[in-house]
Parts: sequence; C-alpha cells; structure tokens
Amino acid sequence: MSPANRTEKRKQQTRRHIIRIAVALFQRQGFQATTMDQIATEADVARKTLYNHFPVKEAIVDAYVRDQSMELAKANLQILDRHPDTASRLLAALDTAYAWVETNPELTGICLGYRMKNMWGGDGSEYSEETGTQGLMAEILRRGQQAGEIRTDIPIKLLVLQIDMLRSSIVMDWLRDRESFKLRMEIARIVDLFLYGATGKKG
Amino acid sequence: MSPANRTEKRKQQTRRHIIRIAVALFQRQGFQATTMDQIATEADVARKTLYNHFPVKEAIVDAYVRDQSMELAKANLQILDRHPDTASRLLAALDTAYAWVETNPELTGICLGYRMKNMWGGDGSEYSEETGTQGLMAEILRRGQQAGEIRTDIPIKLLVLQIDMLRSSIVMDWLRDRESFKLRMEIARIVDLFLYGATGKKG
DNA sequence: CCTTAAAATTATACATTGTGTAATTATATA
DNA sequence: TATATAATTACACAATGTATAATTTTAAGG
Repeated sequence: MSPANRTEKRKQQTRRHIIRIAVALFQRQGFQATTMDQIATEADVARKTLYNHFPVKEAIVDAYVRDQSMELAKANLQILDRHPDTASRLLAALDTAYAWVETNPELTGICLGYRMKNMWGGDGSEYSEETGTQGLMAEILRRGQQAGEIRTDIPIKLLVLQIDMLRSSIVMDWLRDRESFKLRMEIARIVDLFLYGATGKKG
Repeated sequence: MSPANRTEKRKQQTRRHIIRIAVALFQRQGFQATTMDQIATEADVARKTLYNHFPVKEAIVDAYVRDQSMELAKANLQILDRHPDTASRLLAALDTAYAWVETNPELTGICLGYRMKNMWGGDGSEYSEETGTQGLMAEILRRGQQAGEIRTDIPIKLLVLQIDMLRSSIVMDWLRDRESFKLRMEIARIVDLFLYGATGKKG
C-alpha cells in the first residue's frame, strides 16, 4: 500500500486542525495580533509543524479561503444552466462570491494581498493552483466561447485574471469604506466593462 | 521660515542616498541576499534610519521604481499629440514601460508584489499615490473620453487599474519564461482586449 | 549670540518571523 | 520483528520590524 493512507490522512487532519484553530483566533483577536506561537500552543503542535504546513502566516488564511471557495463553486456549477447567457451567469457567480466577502472582510483582505504578492513576486508555483471561484469563472467563459459570445484569441486564463481583478478592485474599494455603496450594486457595471471593454460599444 | 528647508532637503538627501546604495546592492547580490544591516552599513546610517524612511525592504525598490516611472512618464506626456487616437497612444505608452521592464526584471517583480500586497492587504494609504505611468494612462483615457472613444460611466481610476493589471499580467508571464515570447508583441492584443472587452465585438 | 522647540538620526533592547539541522515518533513494508 | 519512510518535534539561529529614549541637527525668537 502506498505510504498515503493513515499517514496522509493524519497529516490532512492536523492541517485542518491548524486552520480551524488559527481562523478562530484571527476572528477573535485579529490577524496581526495573533502570533504563530499562540497558534501552535492553542493547536497543541510544535511551531515548526505550522511552518511545515504553511510557509507564512498568510498561507493559513489562503488555505481557509480556498476551501470555502471550493465549496461555493461546487454549489454554483449546478445552477449555471438556469441562466441563458454568459452575462447572467457571471452576475450570478459573482453575487454569491460577494456574499461571502461581505461576511468575511478581514480575511478577504489578507488573502487577496497574499495571492497578489505570490502571483507577481513568487516563482509562480502558487498562482497555478486554481481556486474554486476561478474554476467556475473559467467554466463560464468556456461555455461562452462555445456559444460565440466570448472571443477565442485570448487565453481563458488571462480573461479569468481580468474578471478576478475587476472583482477584487471593487471588493478593495468596499473594504476601504463599507458604507459608501452596496457591494452587489457594482456587479452589473464591472461585468459590462469586462464584456464590452473601455469603449463600451456593443456590437 | 517653515521647518522644511534645510531639514527637509537633508532628509530627502539621505533618502536618495539610501535608495542609490540599496539598489546597487540589489543589482549586485540580489534582493533576497541583501540584508537591511548591510544596506545600513554601506550607506553609513543607523539601521533604524532605514526604517524611518522605508517601512519594509520592498519599499526601497518601490520608491526607486516610482522615480524611474515618473521620469519616463514626463517624457512620454509630450509625445502623446503625435498619436491620433487612444489606441495608438496606449500602445506607445505601454511600449516604453515595457522597455524599462525588460532591462530590470528582478526589481519589477519585487515592486509589483509589494504594490499588490499593499493595494489589498494594506490600509489603502499607499495605493492612492499614483505612479508616473498611471498618471500617464489616466491622461490618455481622459483625452479618450473627451473624444468620445472611452466610456464615461466607469471611474477613470478603475480603468487605469484594469489596464495596469493587464499590463502586469503580461509582465508576470514574461518574468516566468523570458524566452517564450517577445514582450511587446503582446501589447496590441491586451490593448484590444482592454478597449473592446471579452466579447471582442467592435461597434 | 544664546536659548528653546521641533525634527531627524542614533543606540539599544526586544518580540516575532521564518529557516536549518538533527533527534524523535508514528506509520508502511518486508 | 526489523527496517525504511514520513511527519512531528526540539533547538539554535539569522533577519525582520517595533518601541523607547538619548543624541544631534536645524528652525525660530529674544
């Protein structure tokens, strides 16, 4: 048998345990105020074990958000068929993503910052891992291409990045001043920008 | 007289001095291999003085790139009139920006990572400071709006962010594998994507 | 010129982060 | 049971970034 039955299971178990403990601390005291030492003590593991699983503190948040994103995306994949075209599918998908953001503003900020840093500063190994939401977006765009609604001369990866950036920028603005506007009211606008570009001319 | 004549001048002087010494070390040994201690010693200032001017090591690179960007943009502002429309102006502006990136790949990566992290993770104070290139882009788009080529229902700031992201993503790909394509060959494609969106339909 | 106030630099100590190495424990395989 | 592998652990360490107070430089006023 491969060395990945009880060993691997146990490893994933402690990994999940660390995430659970850490996120609870983050939500209670804030991310900055929580030290790796504290997480280690609270989770009853060696500090080194934390670093075996997560290279930096932000990576714990990233892992947590990825898990959440994956679940959200799975649920959303099934309701795509209820929508007739790319525009409405994007609207629906973004709407649920925003709902999560609205209830987890702190962690969202940490996570976005971490991913952006890795996307550009890192060696690229991290960026390749698709999150749930990104996979969902890719699927929507793929269907759009088949329907002739989305251009095919741009790699889907770049299109996903672009819509992701637009989404993130709106989230960013909202994180700055949460009272200034309702998050989902901006969705239609950025979807339109994404689809028809800066000229706004619709064929 | 305001307390900002000799004092401020002297401060900016040490600031520039630090940047000059630090960047030289980065280019000689690499960013990671250069410690703040080393920069302090080499620049003949206290380590604490570094942190008075720059909160983290990456901020030194950011400051340097900002200076460079400002000079590039100043030169470019004057040749905008030679180009007839928004598309060709964007092409020209991006072209010079890429030229700089091609000769400074290392620092570009560090700088992008730092800015992205601050843009989302930080408190926003950093993001508001426009770089030279961003100011140039904003000016181009403003003229485009006046000429009726660019939509006016989206804040220029968001449009600038978007083109900046597209630009950065291409740079990122290029940093990963510098032989895979010529950087400026991709310019026309992303300008087109920016102007006409994911549908690619041109009015 | 001398004094005082403000600002920048410095010296020092410190908590925290992240890494490297080797010892220890638990699991898989033979 | 014996052995190899993988995870966890203990320990030491370099470097980052922060906090505080002392010291120097400059600005402003009598």
